[in-house]
Amino acid sequence: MVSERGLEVLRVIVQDYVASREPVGSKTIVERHAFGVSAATIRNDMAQLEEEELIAAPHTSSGRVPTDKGYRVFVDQLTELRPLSAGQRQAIETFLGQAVDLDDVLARTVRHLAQLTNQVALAQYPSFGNARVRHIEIVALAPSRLMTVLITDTGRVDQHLIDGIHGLDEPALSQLRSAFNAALDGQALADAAVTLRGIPDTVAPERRSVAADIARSLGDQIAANRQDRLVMAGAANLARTESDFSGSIFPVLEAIEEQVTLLRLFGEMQIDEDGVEVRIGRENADFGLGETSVLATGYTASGGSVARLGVLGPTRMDYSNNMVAVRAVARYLTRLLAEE
Amino acid sequence: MVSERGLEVLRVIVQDYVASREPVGSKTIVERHAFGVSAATIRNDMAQLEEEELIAAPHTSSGRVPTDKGYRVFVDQLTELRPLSAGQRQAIETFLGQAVDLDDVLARTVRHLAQLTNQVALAQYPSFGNARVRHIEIVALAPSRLMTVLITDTGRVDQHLIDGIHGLDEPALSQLRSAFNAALDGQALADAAVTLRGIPDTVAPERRSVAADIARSLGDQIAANRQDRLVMAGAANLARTESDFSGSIFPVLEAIEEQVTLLRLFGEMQIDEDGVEVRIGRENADFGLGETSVLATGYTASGGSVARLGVLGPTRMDYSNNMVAVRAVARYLTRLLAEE
DNA sequence: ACTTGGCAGTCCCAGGGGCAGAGTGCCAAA
DNA sequence: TTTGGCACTCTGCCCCTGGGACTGCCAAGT
Repeated sequence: MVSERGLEVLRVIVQDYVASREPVGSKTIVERHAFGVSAATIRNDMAQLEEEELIAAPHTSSGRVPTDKGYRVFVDQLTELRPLSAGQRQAIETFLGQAVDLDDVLARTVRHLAQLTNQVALAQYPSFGNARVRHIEIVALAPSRLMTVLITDTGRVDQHLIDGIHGLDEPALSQLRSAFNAALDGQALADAAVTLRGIPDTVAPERRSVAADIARSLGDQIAANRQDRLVMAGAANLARTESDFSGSIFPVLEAIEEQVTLLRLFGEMQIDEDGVEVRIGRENADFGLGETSVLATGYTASGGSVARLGVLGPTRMDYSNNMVAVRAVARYLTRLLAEE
Repeated sequence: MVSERGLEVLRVIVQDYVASREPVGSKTIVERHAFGVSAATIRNDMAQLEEEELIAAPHTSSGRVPTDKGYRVFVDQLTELRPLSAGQRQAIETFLGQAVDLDDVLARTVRHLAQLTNQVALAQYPSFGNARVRHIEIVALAPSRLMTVLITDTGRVDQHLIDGIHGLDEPALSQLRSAFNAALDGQALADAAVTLRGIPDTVAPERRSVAADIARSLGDQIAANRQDRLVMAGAANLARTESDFSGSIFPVLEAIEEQVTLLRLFGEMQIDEDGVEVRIGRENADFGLGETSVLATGYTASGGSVARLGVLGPTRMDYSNNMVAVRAVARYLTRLLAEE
């Protein structure tokens, strides 16, 4: 069992190690922190912590370093989250407030979060949620190629191409456009996906095949967009903390370039609107990110749907600050998107 | 003056150094290449090359390494571009052919190019060029917030937000929508930017202010989109070639994260539809990329506009292969976008 | 005028020994 | 339970040395 003071020792080990990047020994602990006991006593506590696998020694005779499990305990039990300074909060508002559209909001969000935490920042685009169809556009790009555009009332716009269309002139196109818009306008996306299938039967027989192609394309758009996109910023920060990775940062960069991976990772994390979920080190091994930690929380987009926002960085990171930053940015983002 | 054989020596130095990452000496040259002369002779040639600053010695007594100037001569005079293998060409077609829309085409393009070259691949989105207005949509997102959507016949869709709108109900909105579409539909973007300004005067006086806001927003969209976006892939490759950079790769990653920088860089490069322009090392120092080289060429988008495509990597790269890959991918891309 | 073999000189790099420093583990005493 | 003390271990650093890899130059050969 780890004593009360033992946990306190763990806390300072984590804090000092994160700050200095150097294994911390019993002597430096008593020097830098007022424990009121001697180094030998701390050594006993450290032996306990090592027993519990909360800390480990990189070499037989050097200071100790927190293990993944140690960070876990630190995050779950020892972290107190202090609010951001007024200046920092101000900076978030100023920077995000200038955004002109959703793309811009998210781009600014991740940039600022990356700068605030010195880590890689990630934001998931909000899913359609209970958005509604605002308008459907069908554009002829070339004789045999069409593009369908789906606009929702949440401000999202998606495009999709269809190939191999034959013998469709502008009047016919215009009629199809009207038919789709009449049937779908104002419908919730979930319903629209169903309504869609019936539309081909309502048009003139010679256009049914094309209408079916269009319906399929729009259906794809709805489905494909449930699995959202990501924006990222601050990848360069990984290079700065390179020495925190055992080998090269190559595999890490490679993993985060694969958006699908990150979306799966986000998908496995709880959406918690208020708290910040933390995944540490080996918990992410399945994603090729066994030496990184991910902090994530949720934010609410205008459609009411919840999407994720977070940061990713080496296991050795300032969890406390980063959790606060993620939470603060997510809150402001929710507020901004609700048009406060 | 550098002799004929001297240039040949430069070529093998570049080739061997790129392949092995090790400074190459006179002895290894005569061993690996059939020059028919002795090492001492090669040494004399190398002395000449050093005189001309085409090669340099990292240490007093080690092999030689090409300088930026040496690479320049290599690229300009000594490179012969062999076509890609049939298999590689096949792979490009297969991979890009599956794309569903412009975003997807470019995403696949950079991915594949990154994989082909083992470098960072970049593609600029095509600018509007002589595209035309296909449709304009105006959406009320909230009581005081509007979004304008501009769709062009090249398949491009852009959104923009307007804030601080008051007292606009759905019928009024609908009327404005019609007014804008009637005036702009089918116009070339360049013309539309002008027509736009007259529209507010054609609507009912009480809506003029809103109409002016909308016109301004659409104007911004046209202007803002002249300066295009970029897609990128393969940033992880920089980590693999990390030892080619004197310090950390941090500044490089930082520079390429700044899209504006890369767009300026692309902007300074000649658009040459057939050849590949190469900028080497210090030539990019202004952009924080003094240790990287950039290869770029142009591709033609469906609207007829020319945008850029290229790769970026350490100065020590396989110029010959990469130039071929860039050119081949650009050509295929042009063909694909022209709906061959 | 080039080319060549030879040779001296220079510099890097890897390996080994030794030394100081940091830190632990354990023990016996308070 | 805490403490001081002490032996022990392991790293990191410095210095040195020897081998290896080149170059640069020179004088002789073609």
